[in-house]
Amino acid sequence: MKIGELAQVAQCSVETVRYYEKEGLLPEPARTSGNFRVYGADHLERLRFIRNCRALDMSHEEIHTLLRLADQPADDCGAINSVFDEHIAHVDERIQELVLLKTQLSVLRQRCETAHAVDDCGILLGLAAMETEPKPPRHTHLG
Amino acid sequence: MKIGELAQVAQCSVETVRYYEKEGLLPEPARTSGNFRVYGADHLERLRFIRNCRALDMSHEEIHTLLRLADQPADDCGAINSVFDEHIAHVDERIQELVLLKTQLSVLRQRCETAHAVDDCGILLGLAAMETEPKPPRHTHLG
DNA sequence: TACACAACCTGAAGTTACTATAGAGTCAAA
DNA sequence: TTTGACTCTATAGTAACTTCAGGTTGTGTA
Repeated sequence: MKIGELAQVAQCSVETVRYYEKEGLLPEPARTSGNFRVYGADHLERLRFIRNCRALDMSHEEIHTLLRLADQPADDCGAINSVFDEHIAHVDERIQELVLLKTQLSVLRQRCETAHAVDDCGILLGLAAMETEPKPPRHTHLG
Repeated sequence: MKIGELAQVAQCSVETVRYYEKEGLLPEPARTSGNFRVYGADHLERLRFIRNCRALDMSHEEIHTLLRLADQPADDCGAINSVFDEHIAHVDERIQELVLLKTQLSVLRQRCETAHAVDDCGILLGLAAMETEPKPPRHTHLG
């Protein structure tokens, strides 16, 4: 199949497929005489795998690692479990961050229940008064 | 004060201050005869405001909007409340997404309790079998 | 057979909020 | 006067794509 069909089946854009190839996530496919990319079932399987990992918010680096590990079928899968556990930890960390954020935002929001003059808006006053503290170092690629 | 001191007091880097100026978040300050930027208390206040908004994961666009609104002190602050409410909704949406993600990841993780051969790893098998569905449209800049 | 039009090609630039680097100028103290 | 800290501008890099420009290939129809 050609790139358009592959992309459609895998639920992504044609540009994304070409991008994955350039990134080394997808192997370069054969070409027609007219220089069109031709894909087989193995390409589709790999692309699906990548898209599923992306749907789980894994980074390209994590996916690269998983693919390299998956390409050694006889090896012990402990390393795979580790990648996974670390990713779960990333997600968890980000959830904690966001829950804390939401608390801070809600507290601020309560400082202005009704619309009135801007220069007396509790939210703005609160934003001006907050004590900025340096952000703790992040361990995740999740924004 | 010069840029180094401003940055230190506001807990950010010198480069970030210059970047905010280029982005139009911070007004251009006066310069010394030697072309060094000179800041006053008003700049510090504004920079602090920006940093506090960033600590709450607001985007530059949201901050721009807030600053424009804050610069009309006589106006009604309903618009400010709206920006805030939308931002809280963004955070909430992202939390929901991540909690769902974590569930999916945990389910997958349980498919491989102990290390064994890669080609029989429940995680990999699960990743290959997942049904990719198109991502629902996002309403947030939060990654 | 001719032509329109969809699908494909490459390469480069844009997105966000910075960070990092290069290479040069300014200023205060020793 | 020289050292060293600080500042300046301009440019490139980050992640994971998306968008665009400008050109080629393949197909359906008149």
